Formats: sequence, structure tokens, C-alpha cells
Amino acid sequence: MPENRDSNQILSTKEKIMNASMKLFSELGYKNASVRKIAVAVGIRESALYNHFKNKEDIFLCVASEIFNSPFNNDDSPALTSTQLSNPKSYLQKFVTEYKLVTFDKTQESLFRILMIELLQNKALREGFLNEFHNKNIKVLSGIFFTLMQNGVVRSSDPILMAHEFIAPLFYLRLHVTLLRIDNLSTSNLSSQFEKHVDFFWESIKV
Amino acid sequence: MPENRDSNQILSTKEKIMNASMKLFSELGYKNASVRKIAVAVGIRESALYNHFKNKEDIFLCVASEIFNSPFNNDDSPALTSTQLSNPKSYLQKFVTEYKLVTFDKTQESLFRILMIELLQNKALREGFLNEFHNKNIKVLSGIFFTLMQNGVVRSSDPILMAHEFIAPLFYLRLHVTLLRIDNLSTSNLSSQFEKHVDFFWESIKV
DNA sequence: AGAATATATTAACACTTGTTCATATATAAT
DNA sequence: ATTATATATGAACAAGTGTTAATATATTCT
Repeated sequence: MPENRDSNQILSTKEKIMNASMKLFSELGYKNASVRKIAVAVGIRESALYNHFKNKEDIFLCVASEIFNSPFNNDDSPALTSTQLSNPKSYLQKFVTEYKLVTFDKTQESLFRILMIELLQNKALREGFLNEFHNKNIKVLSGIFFTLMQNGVVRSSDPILMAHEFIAPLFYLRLHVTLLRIDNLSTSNLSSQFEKHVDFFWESIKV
Repeated sequence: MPENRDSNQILSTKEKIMNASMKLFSELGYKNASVRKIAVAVGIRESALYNHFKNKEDIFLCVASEIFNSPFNNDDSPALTSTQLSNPKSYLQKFVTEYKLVTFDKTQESLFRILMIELLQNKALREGFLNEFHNKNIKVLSGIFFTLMQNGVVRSSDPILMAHEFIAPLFYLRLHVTLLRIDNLSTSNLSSQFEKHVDFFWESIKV
């Protein structure tokens, strides 16, 4: 069963299809990324694709399943330790640094493009967006803000609202960066905005 | 020349095409909204469309041209008068009320969907988004924040950054609302968030 | 009224789409 | 070496795409 690649370097055909599909879906969207274009990019005939995937939708779902598997999303927002409680701003900075990293990562950028392109057309992606992107972040952040409020290190407010106010500018920045990069425009102005956001936000909530 | 409608009530075929196209583009995107589907929605054969528009792209451009003609975008953010300077929070509230109105307006929602669906595929829409949606708002708001800072009614900071922090949660909310509405989910929770945002933001910047 | 114009229809076109089938060629197992 | 399995090819399919041409039917103008 030669399912996986033989060596570490040489990619299996299935992996090649995945990579080519990710690229094409992120550039053209689902409908415009035709089976033939994918096959050409891989270097095989379109009929050969069907030895590895059931159909086109199967390819897409396989690629799309990676969207919400970001390392950031999984588990890089640990609970607030006592040391972090003594310096909560650095926690927010750490969060934003991670967010920024994901924003500028090439693979994550492709997946984000696919997400944004198909977000309004694909119900599963919408649900993933709301659950994995939004709700999960809101839950983690609001929990932290709640603790910080209880300990009196940030001003009293609705923790969920505060989480919203913290995450929204980050998402907006990420979308902005993504749009500029499509046209190969400079994002250097935006790059520093991530850190500025933390500074501004911390000034907004500290007691 | 029977170009315009005869009465005020009866729509011309061209207007019917526009309405049907706006609906279909906003639900299916450019590629999936086929000329035949549009024709069926209007109630004519597809070839008759070509008496009113050069081709499919012409229809789309005609619809898309309305996206950045929102009443909000045009001219509803007047300069800061002396009375508004004495109560700057109410100005922000007025701004957000207008933004909220646009968010929940049916026509504006359809146009916003088209924008979001084609944003990553259509360069003209990207430029429109950055110039008309983003930059224009940032310019107006940062000018206001600058004045408010000079008069010492809000805390000192970068006005552009502050404008960014103000507008981003509004956009994020609008996107959120749009996504929920596609699936006919309740947006009552989000509705009140617009006002909460102003309250939180004002607490963040007042001296 | 008839002529001119605007708008509709029917039919066809060249092309692209996703998918399937029979068949050929590698690769692995016995 | 022979068999079995995995993967490739080429051809074809039915369906859908945007667009055009010839023609018919309204509508408006004189």
C-alpha cells in the first residue's frame, strides 16, 4: 500500500493534488478552479485525479479541512498563569504575535483566501468560521478578561464585548493584509499595526 | 426613447434585469449566476438581455457600481461642528447608527454580499473596498479624532490608529450579521453590539 | 394608416464543465 | 516470472456556459 510518500522529499501524487488544488482554489475559487486546471498543475490527466479522490468536492473538502487546523487555533492560547496575570499585557502581545505570524504565513494565507472566497457560498465554511475562528477566540479571550477583571488589573466591563473589541481589529488587519498581497502591494504599513493595536487596547482597558 | 419606466410603479426591463441580477449575484456569485438564470428570473429569454446590456460583465459592472454609492458613504459624515465638539460621543453614536442602518438594509445587504463574494477575485472591487469603504472612513474619523485630541476631549494617541480601532469592530459586526442572515439565523444578539461598541470605545478614549 | 424602432423569440454556435469507461502501463506481492 | 494491484491514459458523455444571428412581435413616430 504505497499510500504515503516513499521518501520524505518526494511527494505522493495525492499530496501534489492537494498542493495544486490549494493554490488554485485560493487564487480562483471553487468554481473557477476546474478539474482540468488542477490536473495540468499536477502534471497528469484529469481522469487520473479520480484514482485519488472521489470527485471535485472531495478534493475541496480535503483542502478545506486544513483551514481550521491552524497551530494557532489548536492550542496556543494557554490558560492564564499567575506570572501572566502579573503581566497581562505581555499575554495579549503573545496572542497578537501568534495572530500576526499566521497572517503572514504562506500556507495559512492560502487557506484564509479560500475561506474568504467561499465564506458566503459554503455553509460548512461559515459554520467553521463562526465556531473555530470566532467563538473559540472569543471564549478564550473573554475568559482571560474575566479573570483580569476579577483581579482588578483591567477595568470592569463585559468580558465578551472586550474580547470582541480585541479580536475585530486583528481580523480586519488580516483581511486588509490579504487583499493587499493579492495585488502584490506593500503591507509594511500594516505590519506594525498589530503591535500598535495591543498598545492602544491595553491603554483602553488597564485600570 | 422609452429608456426610463413609463410610470413610477412599473419597472423597465432594464431595471428588472438589474434587480434580478443583484439578487442572483448576491446569492450565487458572479460565475454561478448564469445568464440563463438571470433571464428566467426576469421572465425573458437570455438573448433578450443583450438588447439592454453588452454582455454579462456589463450587467455585473452596472450592479457593482451601486456598491459604493451608499447614502452613508456619500455624505452622511459631516464635519465636526462646535455643538458636536461639546458632545463628541453623540457624534460617534450617530455614525454607528448610520452604519447599523446600512448593515440591516436589504438592498445594502445584497450589495455587501456581492462585495464580499467577489472581493478576492475582482481587483476593481478590492480597490473600491480599500478606497471607498476603508480609506474614506479612516480619513473622516481620524480627522475628527485629531480635532478632539487637540481640544483635549479624548486622550492623546495616533488618530489613524484610533479610527482603525473604531471602524474594525463595526465591519466585523457587519460581516457577522451578514453571515448569520444567509442561514436565517437570529441576529438579535448582535444588534445591540453596535451601541455597546460605542460605549466601550468612548470609555477607551475619553480623558 | 404605414414606417421605423425597440424588444422579444427561436435556434444554433463553440467552448468548458465534471465524470465515467475501457484500456494501457507501471509497481508490488507471490 | 506471473499474478495482482495501483495508477496512468485517451476518448467520450451529457450538461451547462456566454454569445450571436435571423426572425418575429410589439411599440412609437410621422
